[in-house]
Amino acid sequence: MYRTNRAGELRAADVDKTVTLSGWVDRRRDHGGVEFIDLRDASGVAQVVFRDSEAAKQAHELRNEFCVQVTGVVSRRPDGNENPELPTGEIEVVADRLTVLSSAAPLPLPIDDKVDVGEDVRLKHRYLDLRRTGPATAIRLRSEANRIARELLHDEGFVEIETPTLTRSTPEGARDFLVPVRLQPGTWYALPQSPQLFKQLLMVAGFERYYQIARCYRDEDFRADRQPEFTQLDIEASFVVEDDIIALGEKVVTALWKNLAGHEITGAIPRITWREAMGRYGSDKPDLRFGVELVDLSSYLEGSEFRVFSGALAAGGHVGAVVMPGGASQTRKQLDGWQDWAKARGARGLAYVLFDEHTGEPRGPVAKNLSQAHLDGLAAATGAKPGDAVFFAASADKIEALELLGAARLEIGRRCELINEDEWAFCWVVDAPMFGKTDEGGWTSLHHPFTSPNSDWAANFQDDPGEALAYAYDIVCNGNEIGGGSIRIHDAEMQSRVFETLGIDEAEASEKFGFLLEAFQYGPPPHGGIAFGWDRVCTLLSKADSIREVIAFPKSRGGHDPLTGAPTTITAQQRKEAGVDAKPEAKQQS
RNA sequence: GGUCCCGUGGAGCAGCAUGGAGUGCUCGCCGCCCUGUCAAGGCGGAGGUCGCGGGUUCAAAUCCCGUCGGGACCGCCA
Repeated sequence: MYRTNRAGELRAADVDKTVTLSGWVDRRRDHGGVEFIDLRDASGVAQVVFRDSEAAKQAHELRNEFCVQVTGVVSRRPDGNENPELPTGEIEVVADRLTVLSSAAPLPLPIDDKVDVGEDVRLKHRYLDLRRTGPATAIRLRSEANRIARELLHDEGFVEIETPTLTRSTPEGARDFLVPVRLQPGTWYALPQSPQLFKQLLMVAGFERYYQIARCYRDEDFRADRQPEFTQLDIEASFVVEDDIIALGEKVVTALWKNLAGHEITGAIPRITWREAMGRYGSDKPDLRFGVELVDLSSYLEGSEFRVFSGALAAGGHVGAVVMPGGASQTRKQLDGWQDWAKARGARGLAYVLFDEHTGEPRGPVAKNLSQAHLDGLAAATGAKPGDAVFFAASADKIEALELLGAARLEIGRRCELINEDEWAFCWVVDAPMFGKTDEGGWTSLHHPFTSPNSDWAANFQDDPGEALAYAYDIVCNGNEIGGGSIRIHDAEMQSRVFETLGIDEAEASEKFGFLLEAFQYGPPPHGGIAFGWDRVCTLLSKADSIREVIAFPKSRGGHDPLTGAPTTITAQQRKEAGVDAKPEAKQQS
């Protein structure tokens, strides 16, 4: 037996008990005759004292992170020596036996939550990083999130089903990770980008309610909130409409935030349509923790002789603005900084007008290009007050202009410190468009090709694909998309009209997802679902800056695992066996 | 594919603008002292190709070019 108690759980009530503890040397304090060891295990830390014994001499040899076992008597600390900072601060273990279970080399990083360490070092020695309370807490929180979701969905009658991770490419749009197949040289599995098709098949199979904490893979570039392998809480249900899934999603989010963030979500989470989100916030995942809404100036500036505006409007585009409170006091350098900021985003620049702090007079380079009438009404049209700055975006592509303003809005929120970091602001973004324009002028699914049009567009979405709306919904928290889903198409005729609109002919449809279409010949139930970006949810709940904090062994840029060194090259023998270079025998694609 | 930031003993940083001896700080490490500390304290010590390569210069951590590695963002990606 390695221990009788857990170190962090000892209390005054345990005084006089003889206990054995096992754990790590969190810190040693050597006083030349008395040795203090903070012994740490997963439960916490307890102080161990060695005095006047053979064990004390042994304890002198201990170093940080040695793994040790001690036996001693729990004692009340001498008066005045209690440590109110520690849950175990009233007691200490007066030890008479010490066993070194294993020693530790000098550490490559301090096991200390008070010290910042570079992420590369942390990840290379992640097993030591995770001995620290902060990083370990994020991983434990994730475990709790899993438990809460499982319990809730179990209570709601959902069945947890694992779907394959060796499969064929699903039509999600991202690049696939591919796995060579030894038994059929020259053929490849794809790792799933999501269990999308399988969960729909499970609806055809009659489970009615499915969920899975599913690992997904996408071979795209990194971000602070993106890893090549990530996890979704994936949910699908039959005989549901949009409101049913939204209600379920709210239950999940409410339970998570109540238990893990101490935040009570009261009432229904507000819904905003996709178009409204774009128009007011320039984003399909608006951060509602602050105001500063966009203004549509397209009609107000009608007839403007300023080329930038008139050009955009003549092309049927959009001119909009966003107000930066107090922005007129910015230095020339700061205003130039905005131009660089806009250019980094692919825009030509960011036109602005400043309203004088005292007189309210509009000034700045763009002001000279506007007519007196347009200038006179500008403050009223934008809601700008004296001392504010107004940024403009104009583009023939309305979405492009709105997204630039939306990005500017977020930047204003940051620079003006308008965001309360302790706040949680949720919303559903609903009524997403079914289709988006491709660079080639065709249409592509904004969600995926099985997303159902809403009832208004069910019959005629193909006539005006750019305007058609879907039963598709995203849930957004503080400007992060944490989940999204849709009601699926269960009607073959409607599905073929979607394929037609997407320019997918029957042969291609049957090649890509014939198995799903075939399944749908056998009485598919109406169904829909949602998938939560589980890593993002856990990142938010743990208030972390990066998704990597809630992943035990994350990858760094380029898909490199700093700990194992993966990916690696393979031997010629492995290459041959895997059939990487083999030409497929005449078959496949059916 | 693009833009930007970072790289200095084991960890974290300063030094760089305005070139002048590997200079400094905090922690860790090694040794000695110390019987009530809890981020213990005191004294002493070791540890460096300033990521790498090239260039400018009498002289480069410092300036220039390239490259590698890490990070943030855009493109891409639900």
